[in-house]
Amino acid sequence: MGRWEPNARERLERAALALFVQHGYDATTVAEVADRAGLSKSTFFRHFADKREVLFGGQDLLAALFSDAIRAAPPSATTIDCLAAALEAAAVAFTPDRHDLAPQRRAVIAANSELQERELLKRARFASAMAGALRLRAADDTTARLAAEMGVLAFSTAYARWAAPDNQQPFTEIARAALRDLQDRARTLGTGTNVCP
Amino acid sequence: MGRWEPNARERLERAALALFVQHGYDATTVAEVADRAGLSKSTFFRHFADKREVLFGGQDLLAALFSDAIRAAPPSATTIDCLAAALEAAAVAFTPDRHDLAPQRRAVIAANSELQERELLKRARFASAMAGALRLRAADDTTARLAAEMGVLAFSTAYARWAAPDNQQPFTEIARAALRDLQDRARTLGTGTNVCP
DNA sequence: CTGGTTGATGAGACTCAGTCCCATCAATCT
DNA sequence: AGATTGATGGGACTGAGTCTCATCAACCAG
Repeated sequence: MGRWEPNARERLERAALALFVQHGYDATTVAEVADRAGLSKSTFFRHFADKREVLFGGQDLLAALFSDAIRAAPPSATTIDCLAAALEAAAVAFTPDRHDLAPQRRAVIAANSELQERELLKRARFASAMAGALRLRAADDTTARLAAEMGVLAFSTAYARWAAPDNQQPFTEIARAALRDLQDRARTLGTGTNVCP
Repeated sequence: MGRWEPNARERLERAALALFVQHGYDATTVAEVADRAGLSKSTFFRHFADKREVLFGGQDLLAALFSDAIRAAPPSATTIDCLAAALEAAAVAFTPDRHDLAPQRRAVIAANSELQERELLKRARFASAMAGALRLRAADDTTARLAAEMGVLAFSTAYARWAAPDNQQPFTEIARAALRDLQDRARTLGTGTNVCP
């Protein structure tokens, strides 16, 4: 066995998640993860830049999806429409069959601030991907950045709801609702009509 | 020399910034920083939880300022007024005499993604401090979170402008303008009247 | 079939961040 | 003077992450 076994990367991801759930992120060493995957520490670091990254594979792909979807939106689309298109495009990463591991992953991240930091970095990359794509559509810088933050916020809340263990709704619907909600609040905040005593 | 020299923490911060500017963050070891401050590695870690943290001292104070200012705002204040009050309160940390080190600090952070991660974590803490305070004023969860993101965005852009080497304007004015700008865009996004072709 | 090339892997040495424990010593109090 | 407190130094230790070199399966050219 051993060498040349396929899916090394995926095996490492599964081994890591299992051990992190069982013993905690801090108490698990990279060597143990690699061992469980039938690989060595060297190979782990060939597949992932650091220990945290093993939980965030594919997030760079998501940023590209966001960006491409905004670029591909029709010229008549409003900025909010662009965000909706981006969230729609991201849904391919959140199919029901990938739903089972999500709660575990979230629990591990929630228990460790190093991992929360990494998640924030990924979200910031989402935001700059969206902001960059919006600027290409002649949005001014401020609008692009605010809209991108709204997009990330909608994504985050939608993901949290989608990843809940008892959730059955598809990601697309949840995301649409979250974005609509945010748009309403943006109008209220923008017109300054709300008071909070 | 010697033990009991006062201001250990500040000496460490200055030593760290100087070495990071000169040799880069990665190429500087904690032992070198401690050495330059006339202290030991042990003492460094007694003052800062990790190597990154030496560049982010006082940011926890800022989160408290944001939160307190929002809580102290008059009942008639709108949500945006609350954000303005928070930014106003934060201005005490950005007096002209603290302006000289800011550009160096920003350059060091901009050159290193570990440090950017830490900065994002601090901003996320700002956001949850503001969102928490807004929720106490009976804002619904979605409004609180969106407003908090707007506040952080206004803060970030204002800080970037304030920290520019040639800037002379006080932080308060810059922040007020940034927030007003964001409010305008929020109205536009909220009413869906903008198209970006 | 043979021999060379490629590419993923393993092994081990190394640096440094971060933790822990214990000794030291100045200031303060009794 | 003697005890206490609290910031410090020193050194051992673990584990992340880097680097270099050897190994070995697959593929290819002859």
